[in-house]
Amino acid sequence: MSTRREAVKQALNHSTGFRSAQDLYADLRAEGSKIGLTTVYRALQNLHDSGEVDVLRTDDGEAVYRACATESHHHHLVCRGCGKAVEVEGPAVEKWAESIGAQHGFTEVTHTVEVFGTCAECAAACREGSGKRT
Amino acid sequence: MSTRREAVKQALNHSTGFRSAQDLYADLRAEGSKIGLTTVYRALQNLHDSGEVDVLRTDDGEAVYRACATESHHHHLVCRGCGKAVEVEGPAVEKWAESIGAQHGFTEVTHTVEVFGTCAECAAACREGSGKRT
DNA sequence: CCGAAAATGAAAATGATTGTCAAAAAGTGT
DNA sequence: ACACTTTTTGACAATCATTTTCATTTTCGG
Repeated sequence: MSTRREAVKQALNHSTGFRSAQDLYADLRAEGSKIGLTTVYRALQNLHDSGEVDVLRTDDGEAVYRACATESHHHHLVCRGCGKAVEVEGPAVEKWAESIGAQHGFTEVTHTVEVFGTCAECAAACREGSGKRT
Repeated sequence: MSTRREAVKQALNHSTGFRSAQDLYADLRAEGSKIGLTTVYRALQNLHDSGEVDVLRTDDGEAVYRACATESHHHHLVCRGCGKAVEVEGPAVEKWAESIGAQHGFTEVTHTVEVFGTCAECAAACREGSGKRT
């Protein structure tokens, strides 16, 4: 429904990587929107509740969001340089998690799996001198 | 060296699960220590830097720590009821993560993997009526 | 015991996130 | 268009974990 929520979704769609609420707020304001920070947070909560965006925590505890292409269960390969994220699947991991849980008598088993690395572009940028960011 | 740091390490050893800095501070004060909150945070940073404790983030962004038995790379199976954690290994997962990274041209690949579930005790406690906590 | 360096902790600062609440917007039936 | 209810919005204050600051205390080598 709401326009604001759509605006946030859009802003998220324009990025290949994970963005924080504060990032998105800055982006939207930069392009002229009069949206408030509170609304960005609320929109992200909604979008997450309805499963339209994925969320994860950075090392320093900040929540970052991403609009993912697939609805189905997946994980991410995230570049720690530019933040770019690739959606990946790992059937083997799913089975492993289930099995580990079962072995120890745990039920309702879920898991969080994220893979981090330096993407080819960032590695190249870093190697060729300055270490600039894209 | 420092006594305070040892105290924090001890407090951590007494728990089977992950504890937050605030939890540990409360524990230590409860048993009569005059330690300050700041020192608990500093001790945990040190312990983490030296690899003596593992850290992860709860869903609401709080950092929680655990003194692990093994020095080697491992993951955790955590009970979302009582917080109890079991150290587990997943060679298959390590290989998968490496391979996924390589496939997409990523280098210096690392990963975070945590498995959550309800342990047998908590499931039983929940089933037998009240849903009490241990 | 003396002084330098490290450790400590109280209180203030930071920064993300959430709560409050009144104003603005969107609907709804007339 | 109109009065009226419901939802959405956003400025601002409040929360809460974590970090900084800084003066004091402790630890140690000599």
